[in-house]
Amino acid sequence: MVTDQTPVRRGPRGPYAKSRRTRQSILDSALTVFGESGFRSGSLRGVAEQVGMSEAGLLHHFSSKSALLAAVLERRDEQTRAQFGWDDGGGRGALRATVDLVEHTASTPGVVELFCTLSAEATTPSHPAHAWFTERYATTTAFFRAAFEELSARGELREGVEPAAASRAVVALMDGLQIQWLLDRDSVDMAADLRAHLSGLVVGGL
Amino acid sequence: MVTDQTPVRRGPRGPYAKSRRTRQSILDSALTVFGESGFRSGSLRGVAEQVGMSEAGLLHHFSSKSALLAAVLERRDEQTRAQFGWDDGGGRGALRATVDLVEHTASTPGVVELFCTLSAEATTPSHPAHAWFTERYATTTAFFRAAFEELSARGELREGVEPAAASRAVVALMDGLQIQWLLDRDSVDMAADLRAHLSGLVVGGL
DNA sequence: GTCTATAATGCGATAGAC
DNA sequence: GTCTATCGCATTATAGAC
Repeated sequence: MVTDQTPVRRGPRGPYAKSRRTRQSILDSALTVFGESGFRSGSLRGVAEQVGMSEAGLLHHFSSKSALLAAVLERRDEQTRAQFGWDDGGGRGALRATVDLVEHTASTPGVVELFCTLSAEATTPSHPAHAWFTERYATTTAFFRAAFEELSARGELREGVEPAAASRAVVALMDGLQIQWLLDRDSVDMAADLRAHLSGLVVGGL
Repeated sequence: MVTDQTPVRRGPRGPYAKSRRTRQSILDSALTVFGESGFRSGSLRGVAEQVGMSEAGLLHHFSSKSALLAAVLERRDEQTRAQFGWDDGGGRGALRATVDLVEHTASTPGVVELFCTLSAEATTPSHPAHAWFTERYATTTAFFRAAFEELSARGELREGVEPAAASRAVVALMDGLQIQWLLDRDSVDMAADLRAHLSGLVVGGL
């Protein structure tokens, strides 16, 4: 994947403070634009317009469209990682934290739209974010597999539930629910449906 | 959604036989091109190139890019409907037929890619296929809800499984598995994972 | 750090000849 | 029914002024 140089000094009062603030607002706009139109159809022009600067000005901060996408994805993952305590509470805790995350997710439709559109269009190997998504899915399913294996070892997994298959299913369920939710936000409750699914897998429910 | 006039006489030996054959090959190519790049990024130029004619020639048969997409979607649904006996065997039969369909689906990655990319990008209301997908999801979840309700009435649904939520989950699972399968076809078996999920919902398994 | 200007390409769609 | 030619517009990216 294409990368972009970032200033070494990152503090809000460092020598690149202004530049950093500009980068942030570019990333915000990129999230919106790519979220609405996907990466391929979303245009740098649209991002520049929304952030209130020229395309050339934008390209001073991110050397190419792909570099901008990479930065958006990386920032989003950092934020998510920082926000949730994945490591607390063992397998059951991990599943509960996931439900919380999905619940929180419903407050940022733009982000959901971005990841939804992007993960679909990035299935093609030639897509600039293909490698990123491949690795992300591997990491995520491995995380859930570990959680289910932990539950299984304690005898808290329902009979017949296979950790690897169940982990793929959980990830798939979240992805698929996002589509239905985006199509009709009023009649789909992603967190509730996920919780119901998980409760069916764990002895005694979630 | 934008529509396109089709000749009234549709038989292979009718007066429009040649035109009909041309239309078919255009639809085939469109399926491939839109499948690889999505609708927004796939180009009429690419479709025309693959079918071996000019853009203008293509636009003689389908008056716009959206009209072409509409025709592709409609034809695909016709084919699917014709191929599977959804109405046989009650609720359990419907679920089994779905597993068969998914198994069959794995032999046409291009089609999977098209629907995957398209259903994601069509979540935006301004997309030409938005209405089509909205209705399609409503129909599909209603179908599964009916199947689960039938099973529930016979006491064959596992305790705690709610038909409406379960139907959303089944559709979501299929969509999500498609993404993972497209990313890594060797390590994901969509039909097997779906069967495992469904077996967990029905008393005595599928 | 941001701008204008521009290059080079690709797009969907139309007009009109054959 | 298919073509060539073309319009008008959007796109990513670069060069160079300020």
